[in-house]
Amino acid sequence: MARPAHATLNPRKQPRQARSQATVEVIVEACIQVLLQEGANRLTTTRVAERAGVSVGSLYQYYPNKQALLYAVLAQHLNKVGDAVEVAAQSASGRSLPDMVVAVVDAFVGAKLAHVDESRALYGVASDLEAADIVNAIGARCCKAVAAMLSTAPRVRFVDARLSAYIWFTAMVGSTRAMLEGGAPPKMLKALRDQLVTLGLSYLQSEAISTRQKRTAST
Amino acid sequence: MARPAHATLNPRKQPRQARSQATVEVIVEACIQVLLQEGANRLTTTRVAERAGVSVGSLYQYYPNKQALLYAVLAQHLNKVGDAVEVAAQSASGRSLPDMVVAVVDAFVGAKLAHVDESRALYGVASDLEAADIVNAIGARCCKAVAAMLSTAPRVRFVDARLSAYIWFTAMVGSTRAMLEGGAPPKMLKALRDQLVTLGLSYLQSEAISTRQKRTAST
Amino acid sequence: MARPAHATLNPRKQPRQARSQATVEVIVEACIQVLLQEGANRLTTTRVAERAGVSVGSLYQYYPNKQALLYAVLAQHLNKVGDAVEVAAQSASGRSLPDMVVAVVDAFVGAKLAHVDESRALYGVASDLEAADIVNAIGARCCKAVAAMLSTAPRVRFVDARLSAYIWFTAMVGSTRAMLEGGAPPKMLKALRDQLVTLGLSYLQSEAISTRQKRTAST
Amino acid sequence: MARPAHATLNPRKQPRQARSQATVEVIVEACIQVLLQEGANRLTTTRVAERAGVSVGSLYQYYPNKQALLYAVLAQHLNKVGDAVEVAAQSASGRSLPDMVVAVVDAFVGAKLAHVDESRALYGVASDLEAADIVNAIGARCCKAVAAMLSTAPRVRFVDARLSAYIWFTAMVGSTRAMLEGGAPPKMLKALRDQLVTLGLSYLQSEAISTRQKRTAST
DNA sequence: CATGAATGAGGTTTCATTCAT
DNA sequence: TATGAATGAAACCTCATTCAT
Repeated sequence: MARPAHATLNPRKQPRQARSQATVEVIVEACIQVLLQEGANRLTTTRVAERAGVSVGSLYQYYPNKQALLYAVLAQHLNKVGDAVEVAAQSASGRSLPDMVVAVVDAFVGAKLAHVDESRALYGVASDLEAADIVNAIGARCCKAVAAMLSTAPRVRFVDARLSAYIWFTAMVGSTRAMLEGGAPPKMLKALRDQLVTLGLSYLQSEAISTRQKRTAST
Repeated sequence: MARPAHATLNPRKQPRQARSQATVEVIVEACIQVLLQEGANRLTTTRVAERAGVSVGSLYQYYPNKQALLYAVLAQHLNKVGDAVEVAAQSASGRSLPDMVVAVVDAFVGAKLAHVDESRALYGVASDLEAADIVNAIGARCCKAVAAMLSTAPRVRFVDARLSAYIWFTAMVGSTRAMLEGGAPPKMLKALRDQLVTLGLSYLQSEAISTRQKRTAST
Repeated sequence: MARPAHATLNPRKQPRQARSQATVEVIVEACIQVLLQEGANRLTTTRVAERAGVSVGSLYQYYPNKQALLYAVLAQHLNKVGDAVEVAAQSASGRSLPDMVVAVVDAFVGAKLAHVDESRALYGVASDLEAADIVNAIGARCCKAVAAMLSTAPRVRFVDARLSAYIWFTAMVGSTRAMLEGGAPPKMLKALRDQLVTLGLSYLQSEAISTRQKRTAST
Repeated sequence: MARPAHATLNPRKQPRQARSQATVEVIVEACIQVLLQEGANRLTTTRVAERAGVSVGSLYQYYPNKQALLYAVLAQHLNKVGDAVEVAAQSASGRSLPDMVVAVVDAFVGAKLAHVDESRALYGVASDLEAADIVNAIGARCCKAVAAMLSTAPRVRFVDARLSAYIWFTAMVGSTRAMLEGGAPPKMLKALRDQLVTLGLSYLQSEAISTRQKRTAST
């Protein structure tokens, strides 16, 4: 799922031996470090290898080129976030709208904050390459899961659950990104969560059409 | 306002003569074209100069280095958006909350859509350089203007107008960005505007505290 | 004529200024020098540039890649030889078979010996790249010219002039190559010319069918 | 016979065991395959090992370095050809000139065509390395054998049998090479043999001086 | 003996920038 | 002032070779 469109972005080989596994991990980690400390412009394969304490050659044994490395790191991060959102959306299916919103916001913000460094480091990468592909793919995956969840909300119906999910999700992404890129302090990040709940809940309630029978009112 | 932090990013000279002015414009335009058609990775000063129909030497007469060029292009674009939002916010001061929301959304979406190419092209650039600076600066400018506007809303009060403005604005930016980067079709872009109104209005109404005298209640 | 099949092998730009022209020449010369003194394996663009006294960058302004450089050098050499053979073949048209043979052998051997260094240096290059293309193209050009010439020989007719031309020409190439690659001394190279005349003449006379009326026999 | 000039080119060990023998053969075969399918430029020890189904390490157990491998493959091929020619030349000693020519041509062309792939693949290799050494060595061996054969021709004498042998042999090599490198179709390759007989015979008859007593003429 | 992960020197190529014309 | 040839640091990537397992 969410496999690179271009063959050349595929990892070169699956590490079999334990040694290899370690090498790959150390490379990915180094990549994030370099991204964070030096910026995307100064991210060179040599520098990543150096930071990782391996030779360039080793790096190229696992990634056919620089883009593939970045792609892999980005995909790994996005998948973590995507998985979190997907799981949350599934778990919250059938619950009340407020519960849904809280679940998804917590999952999303939680995943992002659990890997703040990764998040911050990768914003700059996403635009470069064909990365747009995965970004969109993961985005679509999340929206789909959220839309599905929304469709199970009790007593309400969405005219266009997919669109509502899209707007909500991308809005959430936008605010979070702004905070992380802006170097917001932890205090703000806490507030973010509450605001995103309000943002999501109020928006979705506006979009929702009540399907409840208003018997009491008529009586 | 929104002055470059780094001295080296300043344009080399202020074009006074008409010819110079034209050259600068043609270069900026070429830069956007290249960005759009070749991507940030393949954006080279030589290519920009070629596309602009001038020599590299000429390009370097107006911009001390590549970053300065990108910085200028980005700043120009962001300022257009920032100005539009600022003007809208000022104009809508004192009007009703729905009016405010409509005004700001229209200004923002309008400015973005009026320069879709620029927008799309520049998302990739923003992360690279010290561009974060302007992005944040313009963001702050917009939020400030919006917060000021919100404070003039009749019959309501915001506990933290600045925060509300921030969340709303960044959410709006997020959804718009997602659509533009995702290559959404014009139809979707139309729908975007309405959704952003709903999103903004419902959120702000949730955040607003009514200051209206509730006579009936006290009685 | 004999243009590179692959776009990437085309020279990058035609030198306009006098300075450029000089640079290109010096690069080509250096390429041959390096080939000769270091061998094809140690031919690197850096080394060629160094030897030429220019920067690598300059080299790449005129040749998009290493192959294109080699291709150009090879093509230039082969064209010299091809032209010589073609001219000789045309000039000798209608003359007697022995005259034809002498003309072509002299042209070929002459062209090769006039650029012994080039010849020696380039044998190693030809096999590498798509160079096979030009080698074959020039070979075909020569054979065509020779075949045309043979068809004009008085009093004889060739069953398959094209084939005879091919065998003769390639045989000539073979012996010459062997001598040059074997590092034969000048004395031998002199003898080569005479032997090639004998080789060509005897072969072609064997292949030729007399068309002369044998009156005495019929009487 | 035809021992490598450079110590480092010697195969690392003489494979005694059957398994080793098999490994060596599979490597040599793989080398030719790679050469043929990927070209000399893309011939890497790793690729050869892969194709051979062994590890690089194993390859290096039998060949101290890449050149040694290529050298061995080339030497093996050339020796096959050289042996064939040598045997033919010895067998044809004392026979008539036409018989000699037919014998040698058949041996040479036969040997080449029996291993067309090898032949084609190795042309590109020969120029690279110190391979010139073996190429020349085998060439000399063939010429020596042919010259010796020529000296036994009945009723004729060669002023310079060595030179005649050289010219003839190299011419034969040249035409054959041209055909193989040019990718000539099988049909042409058939014709080649006949042409080479004509070429050789006519040339050698031109070079030969008759030593027969012309009694009938005096009578 | 075999394996294949690791190495890193060295090759190719790009591109921001300068400066003679 | 405008030009574009020249520069060369630095990036990407390969591959012959070694050596721990």
